[in-house]
Amino acid sequence: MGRWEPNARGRLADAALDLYIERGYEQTTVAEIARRAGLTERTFFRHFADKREVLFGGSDALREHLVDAVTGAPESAAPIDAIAAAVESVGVLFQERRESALRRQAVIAANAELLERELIKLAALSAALAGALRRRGVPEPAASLAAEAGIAVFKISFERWIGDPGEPDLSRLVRESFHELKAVTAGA
Amino acid sequence: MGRWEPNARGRLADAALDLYIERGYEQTTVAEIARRAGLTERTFFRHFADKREVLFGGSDALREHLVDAVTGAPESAAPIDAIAAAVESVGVLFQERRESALRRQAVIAANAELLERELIKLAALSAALAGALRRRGVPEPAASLAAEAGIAVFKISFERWIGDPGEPDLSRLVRESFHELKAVTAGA
DNA sequence: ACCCTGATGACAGTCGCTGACATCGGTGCT
DNA sequence: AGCACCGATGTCAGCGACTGTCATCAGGGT
Repeated sequence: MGRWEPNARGRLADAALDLYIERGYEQTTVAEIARRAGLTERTFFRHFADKREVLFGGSDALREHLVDAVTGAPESAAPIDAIAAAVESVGVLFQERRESALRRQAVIAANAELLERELIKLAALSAALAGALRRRGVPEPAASLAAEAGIAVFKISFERWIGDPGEPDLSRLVRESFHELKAVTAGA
Repeated sequence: MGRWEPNARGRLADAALDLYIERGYEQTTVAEIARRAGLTERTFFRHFADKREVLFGGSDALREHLVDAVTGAPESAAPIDAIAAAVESVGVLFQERRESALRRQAVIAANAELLERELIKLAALSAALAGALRRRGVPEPAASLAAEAGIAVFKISFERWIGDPGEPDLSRLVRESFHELKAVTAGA
C-alpha cells in the first residue's frame, strides 16, 4: 500500500459536500474540510483551485459529453436539433444520479458565490457547444445563439426537475422545453 | 461645504476602474483604490459589497429599465416581441456611452471573477424579465424561456458590438440577432 | 545501495472582508 | 445660544481564503 490513503481528491470532495450540507457553505472553513479528509488545508488547494471548485469536478466530463454528442449528430441534423439531442442525452446522465444532484443543487442554490460559479460553468458549456457547431460549418451568430438557447433550455428544465419530486424524467422536460422555445420564438 | 469631499461612492468607482485598467484587477488592492479616492479601505466596503461590485453600479437601473419596457409594451404584443423591444431599447442606452462600455468590458473580460459577477447580473436581468412577463399573464416555462432568449441575444449582440469598432448600432445588432434566433429555433 | 519523483506537511505572509468602537461636523430642537 | 442626536468616516483587531517556499519521505527505476 502507498504512503498515503488513496483518493485524496475524492475524500476532499466528499468531506466538502457533507460539511456544506451540515453547516452551510460559508460556515465551513477549508481547514475543516481538510481535517475531515485527513489532510491539510494546503493539500486541499493543490487539488482544487478554490473553495467552490470542489463542487464542480464533473463539469469537464459534461462538456466533453455535450461536444461529442453534437459532433456525432447526423450531418443532416439542423443546428438546433443537434443541440437538442445533445442536451437531451445529458438529461439521461443526471437521471441516474438524481439524489446526488439534489443534494449538490441544494447547496449551490443557497449561496450566491456558488451560483456564480455554476453560471460560468454553464457559459463554458455554451461556448463549447458553439465551437462544436462551428466545426460542423454553422456560422456565427447562429452557432452561439443555438448553443445559448440549448443551455437556457437545460437550465430551466433542470430547475423544474429539481423542484418537482414527482417528475423523474429530465429528458422529457428538456424535450418539452425545446418545443416550448420554438413556440415562444415563433412570435405572434 | 460638508465635512467631507462629496460623492465618495463615485470617487471610489472612478479610482477603481482607473486602477483596474492601469494594473489589472488582481494586482489592485482595495486599500489602493481607497487611497486614490482619499478614503480608507473600510469606507470602500461601506459603499460596495466587495471588490467586484464597484464595476456593476448601473445594473439596478438597467433592470428597472428592462422591466418598465416589458411592462409598458402593448397588451397585444407577443412575449418574445415585448422582450425584443425591451432589449432593443437598452441598446440605445449603451450606444450613448460606447467608450465607457468599452473600457469597462475590457476589464471584465480579462478576469474570470469579474465574468462570474457579470453572468449573475445577467441572470438577475433574465429573472426580472421573466417576472415582468408573468405579470402580463405569460405562463411558465414560456416566460423564463423568452427572458433567457432575450438575454442570450443581448449577450451575443453586445459582444459583437464591443468587438467591432466599425459597428456603432447596438440596437440593429440586437434586432438582427433576434431575427437570427427565430430562424435558428425554427429548425430544419 | 542510490537517486529521483511526486504527493504531502509546515510555515509565513498577503489580501479580502467584517465587527466594534471612536470621532466630529451638521442638523434640528428647545 | 446651547444641546442632543445623527450619519459618514476613521481606527483597529481579527478571521479566513489563498499562495510561495522549503522540508519530508515512501516507492520506483537504475
